[in-house]
Amino acid sequence: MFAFIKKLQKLGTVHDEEQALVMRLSVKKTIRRGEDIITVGSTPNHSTVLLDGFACGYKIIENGRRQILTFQYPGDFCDIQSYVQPAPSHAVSALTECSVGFILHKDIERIIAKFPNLGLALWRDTIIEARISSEWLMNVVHRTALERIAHLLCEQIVRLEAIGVNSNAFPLTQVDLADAAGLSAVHMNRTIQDLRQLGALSKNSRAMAVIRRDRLVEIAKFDDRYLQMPQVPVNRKLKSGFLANPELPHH
Amino acid sequence: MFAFIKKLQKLGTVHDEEQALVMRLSVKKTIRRGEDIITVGSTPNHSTVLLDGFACGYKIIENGRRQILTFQYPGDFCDIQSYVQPAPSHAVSALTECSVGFILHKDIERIIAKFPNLGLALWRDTIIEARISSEWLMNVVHRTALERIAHLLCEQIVRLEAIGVNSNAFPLTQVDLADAAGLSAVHMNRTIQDLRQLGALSKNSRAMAVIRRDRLVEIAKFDDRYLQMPQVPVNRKLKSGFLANPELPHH
DNA sequence: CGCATCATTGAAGCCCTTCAAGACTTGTGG
DNA sequence: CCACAAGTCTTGAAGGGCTTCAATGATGCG
Repeated sequence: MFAFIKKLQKLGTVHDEEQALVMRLSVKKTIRRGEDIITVGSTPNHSTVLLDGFACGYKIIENGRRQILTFQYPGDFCDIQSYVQPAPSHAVSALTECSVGFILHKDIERIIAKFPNLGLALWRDTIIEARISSEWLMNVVHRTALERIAHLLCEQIVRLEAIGVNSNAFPLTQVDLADAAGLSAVHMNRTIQDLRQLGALSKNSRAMAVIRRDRLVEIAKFDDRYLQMPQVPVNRKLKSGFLANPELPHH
Repeated sequence: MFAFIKKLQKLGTVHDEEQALVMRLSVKKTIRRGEDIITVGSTPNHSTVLLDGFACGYKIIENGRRQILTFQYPGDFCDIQSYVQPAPSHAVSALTECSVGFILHKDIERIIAKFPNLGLALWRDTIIEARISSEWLMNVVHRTALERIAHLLCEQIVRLEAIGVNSNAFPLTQVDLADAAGLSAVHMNRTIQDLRQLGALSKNSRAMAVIRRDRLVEIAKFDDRYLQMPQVPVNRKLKSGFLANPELPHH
């Protein structure tokens, strides 16, 4: 819940807007690791907010292999897109035990109508997601396995820091990371060992633990600008009704 | 210009909204093949619409190689993102001679305030772009060169058809395609020859010409749903009073 | 304690890249 | 109008990063 507010603040909202959204957040639900939070084919009348835990957006390809498209952390919308585009284009699955909340689309619409800036903030959020997606494309095409994994880890570190998670240990399996990086689990494992050898990851723990972040940044030639919210200008004075979705049924 | 209106219609706008935007479209400019339409580092106070010609969004990586992130066709916004997020994250370059028009951000804002649906339509557009981006990621990671190129071509065919371009010849060089597919130009060339052998592309012309579209679809296992605008519900008549004040007070 | 999940290791092979060079096409200036 | 340059397409050969298959350790949970 706190992470959600923090995220909204980063997107440039003001207190009243955050409150309005949070008050509409209902039906918290717990989802076990490995289960789906969003499934394709559904046409929800609400959007889902990840309140606690880690999740990932993914697609399954014909041959059954999984490609992870996004990592999602507390505060992130799992499917804000569904407010604008009815059918989700990919599923979302819980990487750890997750708790989520729901906001009805019509409530989002009401709140945006009242606080036009909020619509802009949510739009902004979908654009950040798109930029991450582009960066992943660059990752997969142009970076070696070593750089790629380092880059992926750097990105997660920055995103986790942004929500106040400063643990250096990732609760992700090597398979999860491999599916995100577009590598085989075998090669992921070998490259992680290289990163350990290079002093970036801990040699002791079996899980992944970053011990030298600067090494990772160096290896990945990581530039975090694509993640940064650009200087959000002073909230524009927007008319009410801006970005409202009048297509949603009222009653 | 016509393509622009057509695109807006696909996004679910109504006549008045399209007119309002088009009337604000100013300063047509012609850009020669190979030159930049959008550069990173700029902070434009307008968004750019591609009126004629083909363009591409791209990034240059440290080693100087280019990754094409999007293809853009007449009617597409080159940088609608810059309305919401000031700094462009990638450059846009003209693949053929292009003509473009500009709309001031403050005009977009005025028009959206008047026609809330339009804001939603533009938001929708950025989401479609993001979906294409995700599909390219799937492309690069999970499909062989043959499938990948076939998929890329199918996507372009569908998008071109949507704006009424039915020519089967692509004005793109093999290098352009290679930079989009994340392949070397050499391998792109060899794979194109395979596609010719398979009867999908013409053997006669030096340029690329699709002669059997079904073959391409089959090879790529192409499913165009990610490109489709979901059933945009019929625009509802706005409730009177939904907009507090239809006049447009502005700075 | 036993079983499922995850991590690790070895070996073989392939798809694609890189380098290098030649052929064809286009357009530009003398 | 031709010559030359620049760009594009094509082909060959060598090599490497990654995948796949397969099997063996570790870890943790009911």
